[in-house]
Amino acid sequence: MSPTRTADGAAPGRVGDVRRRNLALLLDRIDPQGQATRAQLAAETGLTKASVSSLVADLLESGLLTEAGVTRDGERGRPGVGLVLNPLRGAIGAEINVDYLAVGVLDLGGTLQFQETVERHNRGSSPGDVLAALGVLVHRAADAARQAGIVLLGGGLAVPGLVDPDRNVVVTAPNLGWSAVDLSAELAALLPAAPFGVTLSNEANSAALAELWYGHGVSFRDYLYVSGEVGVGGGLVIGSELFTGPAGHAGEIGHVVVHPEGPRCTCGGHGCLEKFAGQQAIFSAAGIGDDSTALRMSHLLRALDAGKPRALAAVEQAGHYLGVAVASAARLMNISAVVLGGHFAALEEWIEPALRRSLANFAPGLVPDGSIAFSGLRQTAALTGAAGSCLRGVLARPYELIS
Amino acid sequence: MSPTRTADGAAPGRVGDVRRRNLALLLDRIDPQGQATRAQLAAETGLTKASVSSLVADLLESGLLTEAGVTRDGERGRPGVGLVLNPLRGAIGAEINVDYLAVGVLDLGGTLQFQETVERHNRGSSPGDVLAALGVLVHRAADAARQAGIVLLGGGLAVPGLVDPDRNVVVTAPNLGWSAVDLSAELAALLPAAPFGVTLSNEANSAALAELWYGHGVSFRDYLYVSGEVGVGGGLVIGSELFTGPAGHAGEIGHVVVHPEGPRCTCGGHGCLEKFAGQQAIFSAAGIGDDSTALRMSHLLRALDAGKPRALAAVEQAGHYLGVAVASAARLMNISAVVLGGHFAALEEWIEPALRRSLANFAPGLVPDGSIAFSGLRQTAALTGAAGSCLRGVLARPYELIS
DNA sequence: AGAATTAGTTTTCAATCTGAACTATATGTT
DNA sequence: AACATATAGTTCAGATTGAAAACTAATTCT
Repeated sequence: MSPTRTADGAAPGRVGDVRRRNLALLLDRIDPQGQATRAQLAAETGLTKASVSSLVADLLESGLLTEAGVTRDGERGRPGVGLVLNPLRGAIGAEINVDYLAVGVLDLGGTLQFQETVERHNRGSSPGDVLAALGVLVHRAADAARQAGIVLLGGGLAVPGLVDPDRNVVVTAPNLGWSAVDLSAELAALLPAAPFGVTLSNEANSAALAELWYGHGVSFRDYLYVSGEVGVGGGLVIGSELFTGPAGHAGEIGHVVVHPEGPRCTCGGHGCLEKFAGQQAIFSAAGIGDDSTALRMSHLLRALDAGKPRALAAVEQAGHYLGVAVASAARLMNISAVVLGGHFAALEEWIEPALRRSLANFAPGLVPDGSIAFSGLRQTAALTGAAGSCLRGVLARPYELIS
Repeated sequence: MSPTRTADGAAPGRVGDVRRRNLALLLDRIDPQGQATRAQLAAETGLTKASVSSLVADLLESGLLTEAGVTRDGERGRPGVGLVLNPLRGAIGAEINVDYLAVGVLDLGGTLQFQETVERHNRGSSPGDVLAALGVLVHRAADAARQAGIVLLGGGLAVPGLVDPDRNVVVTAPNLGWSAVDLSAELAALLPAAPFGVTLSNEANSAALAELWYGHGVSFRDYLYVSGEVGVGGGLVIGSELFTGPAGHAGEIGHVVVHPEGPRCTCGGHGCLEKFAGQQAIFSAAGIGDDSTALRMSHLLRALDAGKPRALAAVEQAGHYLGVAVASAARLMNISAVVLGGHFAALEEWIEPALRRSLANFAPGLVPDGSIAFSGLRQTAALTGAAGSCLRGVLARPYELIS
């Protein structure tokens, strides 16, 4: 990464690093929706007006920032010039999941400018085939961006499995049947011209980040995001940052042990949360047959609406054990909020009371009622997070676009 | 902390920050036991020899570094001058626990130069009384340090409870009967002359850090330290750093839910690990009466040696549930090693097989057998970690001693 | 019209690292 | 013993950067 990097990862500080840091600092202080003037930035960051002017000049040249004209606020004195994150810069977000592919274009202002989802059964498909199909969608999205005048800086791809983002490898994706798949070449080919390339991420982690930047993150700085898909995944946000753990796989709440005498799990363990709160577990406890996922979910919702005891008990059980796992997570990682996505969000009405009771029983006082939230991003969560990660990366390393 | 710090914690980069960073970088590259020359440091850090010379001059002036004379390595060329962390700089480490007080002096070379433990029943004692008693010990240790020519730069105090290190407040210490105790004045009075003051920390966290710097940290960069005292505490080390979580209370493995139908715990929850693997739980499951802690532990060890089934079963159960909690922690935080201290270290021989079996059952493959370690630091772990934290803080902010 | 106020720029200066040339001190070779 | 070679460490000019202060620019208030 850094030009002079020694074996142990220690990089010496150079005079130029100061400017790099300050460039990123300024971008961090500009609200994606709003605007700021040089004088405001100087006051907020503690830099002098002279320095801010110089830094802003570089950022304007990079194309990340644009001037939005004079801001008349009615106050006395010369009005400042509004600076905004350039809405004509963006990134592609993509998601591969078990039964669909999804792609979108997110701009620096935080708006999803284009979005497309297609059904496709990827379980067992070869990575090459899936990425070829995805490539068509990405191409279409890139064309749409070009038409809208948006310059793409990079992209992100979310997959339902453990990934090694540094090496672009899907370590395992059990629900796709993939393991040790190196996607370096495919990712590079998706957006060959984009300066920041396409990065790989875990679907639950990306959804957690989307929630942080474009969802409940406005009220929570620290939370556990729990994604209910075919499996139960998780993403841990601490101090408004994703906590990935030493090898990048933290947050895997689906395999927390919630009952030591519970059934064996596909992961090799016993009594994992996924065996009590995964889609499979809920559907079979509710006595719902094996149609497609979408059909089964609507069956379940109808049964719940009708007050069928077996369905109610199935969701009650899922909420109960979800509470056990969240209680343990709250203790271990000192988090005090949860955001639920995927099928948990669809079941909000029925699962929330059970989860509350369970949390009150296992970790009283740790997760207040107001800190249980349900994701409103639904289908676009993962791709929004993947694209957002790319854009945040750009804002954190703006100097790569300068000089 | 920083001179110009804005509300949101964003600090602008200044030219001088580069030097601060590089001063700390150099100190980080000098092994506490060994020595390095300016040329080696230049090669390792990527800084030029000119910069290293200039930085080292400042560090020599600060007293943190000393020249250890010419190093003759038999190679051709002018020999370098060895640089060592000054062993005549140190910090006080102290621990308040339920039935003892302990104090020691740790020098920059990593040697515990002086150590004293006195029995004292602190449960229910007022914080003022306990700190007065501790003050006597600290005074004695400071005198010993002065006699040995060691200049004390600061200190650390570890207590068995939740603390707020920034505000010097013990939030709760159930086993001492303390809550919301502000120790600012008492801590400042302990070492009035030390430039880095005395800081407060949690006992399990300090022990985890001692393990990192002076114990199994040489082989593990990421692990969960589990401290078995009257309660079961934990400290989480990720990437060779303590992970404290959003409010500083991460790692509380004692209250992870290991059995959802388990008994009620003092924390208000149910089925917590502490109810299966805490000292109380083990002693009563083993059928050992209520003498002093030390006596009961020797009873237990004798019973185990004699192969008494009830004692063996009690420890087996503790190991089993410890495994459940560690399995969940491994999933949630992606850790792959555990270090056990306190009574778990004393019971190593009997608890390790049970823990192994449990981990193989609940998280196969995640914590390899070679990654289960037992602390060898025993009684001095917490105070060593507290003093070490202070010294690491000095090495990270050497510029506070310069100019 | 002029004073007051705020935004932004220009200029000078100090801090700091780099790079190249230099001095210092050892070992190896003849 | 003299000289070559190699490595350690210092000195000094040059480039980059932010701070500070003086300056210009554009607006509102009186």
